[in-house]
Amino acid sequence: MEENLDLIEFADVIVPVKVPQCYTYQIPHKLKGKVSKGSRVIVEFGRKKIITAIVHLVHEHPPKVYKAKPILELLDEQALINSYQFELMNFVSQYYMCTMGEVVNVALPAGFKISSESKIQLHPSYESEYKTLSFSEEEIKLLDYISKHPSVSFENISINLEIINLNTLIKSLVREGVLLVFEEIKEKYSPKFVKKIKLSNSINSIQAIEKLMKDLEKKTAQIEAIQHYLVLNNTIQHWANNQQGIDYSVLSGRLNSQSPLNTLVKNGVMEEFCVVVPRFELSEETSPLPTLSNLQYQCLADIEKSFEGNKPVLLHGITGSGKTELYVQLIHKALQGESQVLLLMPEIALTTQLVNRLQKYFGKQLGVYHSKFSDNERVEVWTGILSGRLKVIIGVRSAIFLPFDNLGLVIVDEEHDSSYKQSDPAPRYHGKDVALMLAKIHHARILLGSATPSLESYYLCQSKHWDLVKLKQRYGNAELPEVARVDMAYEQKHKNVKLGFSHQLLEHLKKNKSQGMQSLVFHNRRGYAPQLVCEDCGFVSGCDHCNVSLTYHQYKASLICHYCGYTEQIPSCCPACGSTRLVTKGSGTEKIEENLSLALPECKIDRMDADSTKSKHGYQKIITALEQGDTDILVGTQMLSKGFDFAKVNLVQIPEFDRMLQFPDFRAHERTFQLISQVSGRAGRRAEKGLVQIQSYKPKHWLLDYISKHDYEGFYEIEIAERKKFLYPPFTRLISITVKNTDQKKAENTAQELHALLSSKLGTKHTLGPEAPTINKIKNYYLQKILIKIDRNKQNLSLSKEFISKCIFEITTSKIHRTSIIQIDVDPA
DNA sequence: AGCACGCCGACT
DNA sequence: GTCGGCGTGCTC
Repeated sequence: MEENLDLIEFADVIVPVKVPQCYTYQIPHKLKGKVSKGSRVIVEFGRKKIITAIVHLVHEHPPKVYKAKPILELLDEQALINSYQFELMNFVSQYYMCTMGEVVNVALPAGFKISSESKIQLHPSYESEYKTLSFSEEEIKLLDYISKHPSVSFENISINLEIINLNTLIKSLVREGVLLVFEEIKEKYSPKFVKKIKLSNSINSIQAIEKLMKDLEKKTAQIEAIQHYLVLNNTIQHWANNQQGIDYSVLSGRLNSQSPLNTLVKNGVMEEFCVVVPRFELSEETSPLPTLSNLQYQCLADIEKSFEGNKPVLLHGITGSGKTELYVQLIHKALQGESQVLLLMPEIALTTQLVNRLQKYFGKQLGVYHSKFSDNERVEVWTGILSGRLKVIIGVRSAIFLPFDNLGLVIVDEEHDSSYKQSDPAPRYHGKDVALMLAKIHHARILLGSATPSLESYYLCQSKHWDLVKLKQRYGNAELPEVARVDMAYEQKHKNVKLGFSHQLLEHLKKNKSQGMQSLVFHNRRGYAPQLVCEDCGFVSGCDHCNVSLTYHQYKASLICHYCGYTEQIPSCCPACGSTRLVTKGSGTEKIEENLSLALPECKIDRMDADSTKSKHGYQKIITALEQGDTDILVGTQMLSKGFDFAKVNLVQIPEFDRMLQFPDFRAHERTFQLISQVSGRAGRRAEKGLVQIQSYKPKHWLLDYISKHDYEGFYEIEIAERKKFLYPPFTRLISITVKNTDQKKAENTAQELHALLSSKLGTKHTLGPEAPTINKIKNYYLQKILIKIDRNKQNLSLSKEFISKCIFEITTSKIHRTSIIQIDVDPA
């Protein structure tokens, strides 16, 4: 390629900030021809901020009204983001009405972003003499610290010194020229090294070894070290092995001390070296593919036939029907066709249970991508795909942004799951819907699986946009569990209730334990109790920043706000009237756990919720305890419903069913049906038939009829009619707009004005609100909501979005409303 | 989104 | 008089 050296090149870059457009930088001479679309560059953005940006376009047109700043550094010679990814990111930015910068922020693992950190240093001319000048006590304290720790970060100082208004103090000292502030750039990702050891290249024959042994003579420790090495490395049989060496830690572990190794290295007999290793590497595949039942086999054939028609396929397979085995077969076939595969999972389902199973089949080709992984680990999955090492990715929603270049199959497991939807921050995207676009871009097959499909997906099958494949029998002929309803009004009347559990529930738990079986108790609320109430004056402990009551957490001995995380000590007396008669109202998983251990002291009870699974291996510990039979009863939130499979669980109880229907949301019925069906599906997955017990004051509720008959289709018919009647999805598309302001009045005013603008064109019938949500204040912001319904047939979606953007722009740039924050959520969950 | 600049009230 | 509050504008 010929280069015109006179032309100055420019690059339009995407900055990872909420700004609508790209920014143009000049490509310095030394980087000419090297910068291309999809590479990361380091640029100065604003006065001092140094950021990582993505090159979007390289061109020769200098900006007309300003002088472009130069690109400081190029991080990738080869594009990090390919054209498929750009297309997908563009789609997300347009469909979900957010900026490309916001999309880049979720698409790139944080490990790819360099961060600049302000470092502080004493000005050289003050180094020795600051003590003689007149500074305040605080200033001397600070200067002493900085002179002892040259180029220290702001964070470091604020942690180690207790100085109020540290920021202002530093600023004034900078102004006086006593301190210097500079930006230090650091790449976040660091590869993992392993120290290896090998024999020197001069030792390359049996004779050389024999001579060496003779030379070492009585130095037994060194001889022992070499003998261990030769065995571990298998050097004598294959001299080539020596080049790979062995792990230093493995060899030193066999010895009494490291000193013989040090001596051998010092004398040039052995050599140490380092290699970069992946942080996450699975072993070779060990298992042949699973065998399918006749029914599964038929189902697989149906799916493949549907794939031929290039439509998405919905697999409606009841719980325990063996969807995973089908996935494995499909993945295997895609791999044989040399293409990449993405298997999406909801957040919590991504547990070692499934990963272990898949790695047995796919070995080192499998990459795992999810939130409990560190930044470094995520970067390695990314580069693993780029290098071709990883072919199958199992991941959560953000895995759709990985650098696939040859995707053949996408599977969305538990497609109904609402954790596919990101609600905050922007981009508020739905992993399932973006996965559909991803498959479309790659011309890949896409399969969505669920025992309880979302109404939207099932509707798309009914209307022939997708194909439907059903798997209506459990694997190994296990039966679906029996669902029993317990009438709580009746039980209360006959004094059969103890600590929230009716007599029969407790009896079943007891019986189950005595038979060596295990039980699950589902309760969708964490903490001990949702409220702490004063019995004398009625005072309820609430959050200062949000309009909610604080949840009582016994385990952490504190009151916690579930919306902003604000935590306070449990008061010993009422903050309002001083009374000591404080009681908890309602119950969370902690209280259920406590009540059960009071009622059934012979049972070992464990709890699984967001609190008990916070640490990286917290979840695993609970699962292992259950697997090994150390737990008789597991109490938990909806985490229980996600994809686990235990042979000895044959009883599931839901003590507070009624609470689940209380949410003021058009999806409340659908959610409840899905959740209960999924939790129920954990019972009796092997030979013996399981039992589900549901306590309710309304045991005749229609929803319970369909749940107990395991009748998804029946439920669907009822619910879809409701959606049609009240203009909800799938018959309309929803866009939810939230107006936030620290001033309640201002939030209301902005929302009203925005509503007036929107409804002028979209119509008042399709522009609901504005109204304050049930929780009208979160993190000190007052909230107002507007809900827009867009008719699927009569209204053009992208035109409507354009209009909405225009309205919002008008509001946010007006003088009166500019303090309000406006957030858009397309297809809110 | 951040972040610096700039204009007004509560203090030494 | 100054410190620091927060409204306002800008980032190539």
